[in-house]
Amino acid sequence: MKKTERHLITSALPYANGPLHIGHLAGVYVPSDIYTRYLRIKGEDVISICGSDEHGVPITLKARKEGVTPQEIVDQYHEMNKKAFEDFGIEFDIYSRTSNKIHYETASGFFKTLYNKGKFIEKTTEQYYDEEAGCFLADRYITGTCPHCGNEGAYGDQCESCGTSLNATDLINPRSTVSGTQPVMKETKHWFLPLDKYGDWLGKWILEDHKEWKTNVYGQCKSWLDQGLQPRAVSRDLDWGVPVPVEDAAGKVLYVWFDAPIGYISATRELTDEWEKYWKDPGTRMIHFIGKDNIVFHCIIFPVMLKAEGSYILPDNVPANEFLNLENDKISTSRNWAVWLHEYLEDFPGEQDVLRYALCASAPETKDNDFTWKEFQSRNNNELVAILGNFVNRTLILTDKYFNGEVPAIAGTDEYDKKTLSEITVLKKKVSDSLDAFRFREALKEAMNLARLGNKYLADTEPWKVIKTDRDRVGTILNISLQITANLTIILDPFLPFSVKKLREWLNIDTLSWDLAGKKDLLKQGHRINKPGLLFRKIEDSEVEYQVNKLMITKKQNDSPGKKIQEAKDNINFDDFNRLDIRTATVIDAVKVPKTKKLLQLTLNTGIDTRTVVSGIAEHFDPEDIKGRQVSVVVNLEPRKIKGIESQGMILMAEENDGKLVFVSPAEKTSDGTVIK
RNA sequence: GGCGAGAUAGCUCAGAUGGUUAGAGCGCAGGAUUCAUAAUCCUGAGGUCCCGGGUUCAAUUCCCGGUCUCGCUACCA
Repeated sequence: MKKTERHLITSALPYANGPLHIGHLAGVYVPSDIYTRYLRIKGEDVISICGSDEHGVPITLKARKEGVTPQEIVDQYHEMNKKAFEDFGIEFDIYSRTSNKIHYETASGFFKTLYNKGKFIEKTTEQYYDEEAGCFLADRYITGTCPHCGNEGAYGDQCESCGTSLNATDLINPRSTVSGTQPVMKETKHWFLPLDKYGDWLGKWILEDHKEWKTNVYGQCKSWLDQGLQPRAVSRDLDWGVPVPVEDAAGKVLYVWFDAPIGYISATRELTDEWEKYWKDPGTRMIHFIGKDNIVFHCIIFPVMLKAEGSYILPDNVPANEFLNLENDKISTSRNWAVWLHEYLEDFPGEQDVLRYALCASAPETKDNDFTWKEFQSRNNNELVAILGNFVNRTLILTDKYFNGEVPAIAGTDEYDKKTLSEITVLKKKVSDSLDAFRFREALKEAMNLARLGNKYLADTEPWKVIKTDRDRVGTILNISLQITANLTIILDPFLPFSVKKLREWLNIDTLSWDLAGKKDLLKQGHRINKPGLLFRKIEDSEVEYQVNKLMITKKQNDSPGKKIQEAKDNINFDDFNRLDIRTATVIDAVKVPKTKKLLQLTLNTGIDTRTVVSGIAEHFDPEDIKGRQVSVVVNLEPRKIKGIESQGMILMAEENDGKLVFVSPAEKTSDGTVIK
């Protein structure tokens, strides 16, 4: 077993096309920050790395839509997210970005090394290029005439009419759907990372050597490995990203998934000249904190990249979390269904720890979890205020009241005192063990048990009664209570950094290292403590209602058809319209298409004939319920094979913003085959 | 449909390489208490451990099948 000399903690690079929300925090950044702070207070050599992931197509699309450059988009969100992390107390040693120079150098260099070592497969293909838009076109962005059936509207990947799958180069008279112009053929070369060659190695490394990985991670990896890996392109035809650093690669950039994890390396280089120590010395223990959507990149692809390069170490563990839901619904940036970090920081100033606590206490460690404002409130009021804040408050107030803010002497301990004190060490060990195993929920619970221990100790020893008869005994009791409080500043430090800082100021002490936790004399007799305040305040119902209300408004907006109406499409002429043949028809039979989730096979009486239509509505309608129903159907649409069934037409449906489907039917029953115009 | 993960107290979750009474926190009920932000402390009620089979002396735990939830994936003319 190698010896751990230092730790390299990475947290998934957030994509710089939107603000951060509680899902990001609970899944990745709160755990990674807790872990990093834990290692720090233990005195370990540790660096925590993160930054913005700023390349990739979604950012270019967003930029185009807003009429700005991609750089402007990423500048905006990089600054915003960087600040939000800082304000929230996520202590990265560096929060870098993939659009800066050092990343370009690092990523290029990494690519070149693999290139020179012959680790890539090169494939040159001819692809259509849109000269007006200045980009290569993916197959589905090209239409033209099908060489088999003469259909003029065939797509570059498939002809709807005859169902044959095509290459874009097969099309006669091709058109770009981006600009409408005729694309030209251009040679384009791409590089592939042959993951398949690493299957055996990965199998041993993960399935045999890392059985300790979380079951969700291990299972996902096993699934990928069992299915067999395929070579993956590492380059793309795009003008936003790190240019491919070889000749003949104009207009090509590194594919984001290749580019982004290298961002960890670039960020480390930016941070320290000694970066190689962290990335190449086997004494380094590297941990990737990610969400479950990132498992394949961090457990399969990035390790293959590092292995292929040859001089890098591999991750020791990849503690991926599941997803966090919000008030019973999936968090969604586009639907604005989220608690945004920057908004929380405004609504709850100075209360970072409350959110940190709530997110850690119900983190989606083993399965998706639900965040509700009600739970947030009760975590705060019943746990932070009532257990932790209250214990600290009682201890400090009593010390102030009976001993004028001076740590009293121990006048002799009885069995119960000793048992209570020894319990501190037991709890410390439990917290350590849980954190070492990335079980943050459990660790937090054990840490809170120290405050519970304190409350129980006070309740059992009753200093407010004893003070009438035995002042020395009260001194002992409060000394012990104060030692527990001092221990809390250590054990809770990784979880609640802001509150612990306050607590240290009240106790008039510096940061104490983890090793000291469990000691009974952290505060010496005669040490003066400062006037305390309240560690946490109660969160009122009205505040929770306000937040829930905010979400309800979002929900209403999402549901209301008035908002987010799609813009009208370009005008067509009457002839265009006239070419459509829409009829009323009755559903005679409906069955689910086997082996699919969404597809129903409908048999329709269209008046003209009886025909089969396949429709993607199985998630919304029960086959039995729609039999006999009258619908509107486009009867002259080119037939298309779906899952081997020929679909002869299309049922008209109205789709709400939330995806709900409604049949478009005649308001009164008509005979089948009636023309709709 | 394929693959992965999950299903245990009202809620959020632990847990057992199979073995007498299945645990914790919150919530709830009763009691004690007043130093404390009506906080705390004690006691208690609450569970066919998703369903059906199988293996076994014994299954909630292992195996097989099914149902439901989440994610990835295919299908949505």
